[in-house]
Amino acid sequence: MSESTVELESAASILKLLGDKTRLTMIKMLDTHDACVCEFVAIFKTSQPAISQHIRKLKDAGLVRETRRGQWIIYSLNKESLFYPLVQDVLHHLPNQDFRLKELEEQGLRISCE
Amino acid sequence: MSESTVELESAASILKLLGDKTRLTMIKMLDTHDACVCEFVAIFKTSQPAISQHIRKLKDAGLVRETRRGQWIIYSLNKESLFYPLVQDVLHHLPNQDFRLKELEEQGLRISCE
DNA sequence: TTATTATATAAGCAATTAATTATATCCGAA
DNA sequence: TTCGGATATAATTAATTGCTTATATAATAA
Repeated sequence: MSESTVELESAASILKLLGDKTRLTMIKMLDTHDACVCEFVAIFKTSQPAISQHIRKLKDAGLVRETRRGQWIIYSLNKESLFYPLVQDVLHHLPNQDFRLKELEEQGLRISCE
Repeated sequence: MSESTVELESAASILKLLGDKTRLTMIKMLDTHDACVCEFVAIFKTSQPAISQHIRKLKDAGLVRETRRGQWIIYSLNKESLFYPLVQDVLHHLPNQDFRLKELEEQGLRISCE
């Protein structure tokens, strides 16, 4: 058993959040780089409100934190979360997603948020 | 990174399966004891078809295997699954569920499947 | 064979989800 | 101040989900 056991019911709700391709990719990306909404919008083939709504779920669950920087809001993984150890263990099984941000940079699309 | 990385999209679908209280509990129970449908039915406050449908999803994903023993079908975790390491890492964060089978035994309800 | 028990499958339905479009808010720049 | 860009929220809708009841299948027992 892990040193940090969480309630089964709350674990299920966290896993449900991770059980979505878009959210899981976002969380995996945030594991190595903070990011703003505009970057996610550029990466995923979906609308800005769709991204915002995914982020809200992650934020409501305490998995991500936000920091406003000017007109941008930078999202990061909340390492203080009770579920951070669980999330980390899940992420370890996933392929790195850095290529997505790299592609953005090559297209010059990442400059906007800096 | 884990020694066994899986595709992000398939990981998301596995996590979605685990992101249900009933299925997550069943998987956690199966981690320590094989079980038949009738035990799950006795444990969860839901119908037999509901349990069968949960099990089918787990079976379709290759997470559990079935062995027929007389009129009973015994389910067990499929340790050969590509996702077994991921599932194990998740289960390590969950509290043991043995008490559920213990309660059944005390009520004499577990004898039926033996 | 027939009856009984365990399980699976099918059909229908209510709740939830994830998207869309439209609009609101918040901030920095002119 | 007003404008434009970044983000959030609201309302709507289509798709998915998880349950229910009813029925089918499979194995054992009488």
